Amino acid sequence: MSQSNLAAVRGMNDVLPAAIGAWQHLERNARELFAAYGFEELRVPLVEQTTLFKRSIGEFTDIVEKEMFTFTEADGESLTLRPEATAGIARAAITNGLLRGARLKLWTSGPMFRHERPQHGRYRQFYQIDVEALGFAGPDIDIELIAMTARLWRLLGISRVQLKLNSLGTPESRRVYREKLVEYFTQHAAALDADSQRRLSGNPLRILDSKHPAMQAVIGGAPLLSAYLDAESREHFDALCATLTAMGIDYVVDPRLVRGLDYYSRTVFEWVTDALGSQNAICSGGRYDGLISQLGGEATPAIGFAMGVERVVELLQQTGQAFSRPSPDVYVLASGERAMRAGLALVERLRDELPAVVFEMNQGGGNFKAQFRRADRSGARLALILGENELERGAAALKPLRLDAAQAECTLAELPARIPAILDTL
RNA sequence: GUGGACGUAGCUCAGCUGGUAGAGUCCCGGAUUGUGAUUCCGGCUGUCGCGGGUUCGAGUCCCGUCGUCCACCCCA
Repeated sequence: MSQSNLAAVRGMNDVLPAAIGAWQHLERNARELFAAYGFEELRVPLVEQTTLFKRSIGEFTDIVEKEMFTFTEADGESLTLRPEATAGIARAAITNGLLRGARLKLWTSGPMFRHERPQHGRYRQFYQIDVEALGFAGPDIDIELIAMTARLWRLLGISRVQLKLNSLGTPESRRVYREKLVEYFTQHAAALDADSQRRLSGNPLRILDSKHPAMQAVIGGAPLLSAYLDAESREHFDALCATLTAMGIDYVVDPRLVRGLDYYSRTVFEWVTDALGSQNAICSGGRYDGLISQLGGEATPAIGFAMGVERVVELLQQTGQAFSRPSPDVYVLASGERAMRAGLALVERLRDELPAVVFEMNQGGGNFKAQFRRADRSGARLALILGENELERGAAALKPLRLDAAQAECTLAELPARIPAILDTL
């Protein structure tokens, strides 16, 4: 990097043309799949009032406590770059009057912002594809969302993934469990690391998915949330599991999967992979039955998930599939300025007459050697050569580039017929 | 936010215990003054991440800083 004073902001990356094919492949597959399942796209702002995220994600979560990009407007209003999409979508549904008992199947995508220490697969500006179903109590919609993501992995050829499931129950049953958990961990406080001791008062459930090796024994002995589930949540979760099994969708129940956002209730799930290092969650979500009423909308059960685009793109790249820019069919060479100008007009006419054929016109001059080299590298099957001599006679030359075949000459008027005919033989 | 490793041409990297930088590749030109592989010949690009210090002299040692990577943490 020769200009160190000119740098991208830490944790915010450029997606270069070499990678964009994989991004578009994922985006196209997701868009078509969601449409097939009856989901509609919406787009919401990147910026919301800070209070929206505090109220929805939770005051005592890591995201709100230390990871938000927040700034103050001239009038004193506090605004925040969205750290996730669900809050904004819930807000949009309420403020646009979309609810009224309606059932909404929505998706969106775009950048999210969290002020974390960057790591492979974890960035300060990162992209999510986000799906939300509002007005559905489940568990049928839970199953459909999970089946849809499983189908997406199949479409993309991604196989190193595993589905983890849990139920967090209702807020009431979780409160009971939380008390038991605090009681247990308080008795074993000496065995907790500093992070976990801090969480004991704020967010004790988060202690459960600590990776600290020395704490695995204490965590293993902790009471399980599943023992405190209320009857309805139990029934909901059992139905979910039974149907997934019947559908042949593999999963593991992870009783210690708790998720980091306060608004989750009942079903939570997470697709993880062992191919990306420690940032191993590629898609996760859950029910948030209480969120919309908590924000002031009419009580609406809901479920959603978010997919980490950079992470899924990397899995896609690991499959070895090629997503390069498609090669043109015909690369057009021209010698000299007159031929170049005539060529530009000619190629526009050919594009009109042969809309299915992709032409790439040589740009930037160069002798024939250089132009043929570019033609070769473009991957085109056929070169259309516009030379001064041929143009004098109203003719042009066509040369196959991918196999050993003779170069042929024809009149300009014959080109619209000859080009597709030759391409068919290549 | 905590701990650790790393940072030399566009890319991949070499540079021993300090003596002001090199290879391959890429790109461009020529051999072939109008024809893409290969080969051969020639050419271009570096504030050695940045700033400061030690030294006669720093890519090399020290400090700071920025960035990347790994683990924790967090999570998509």
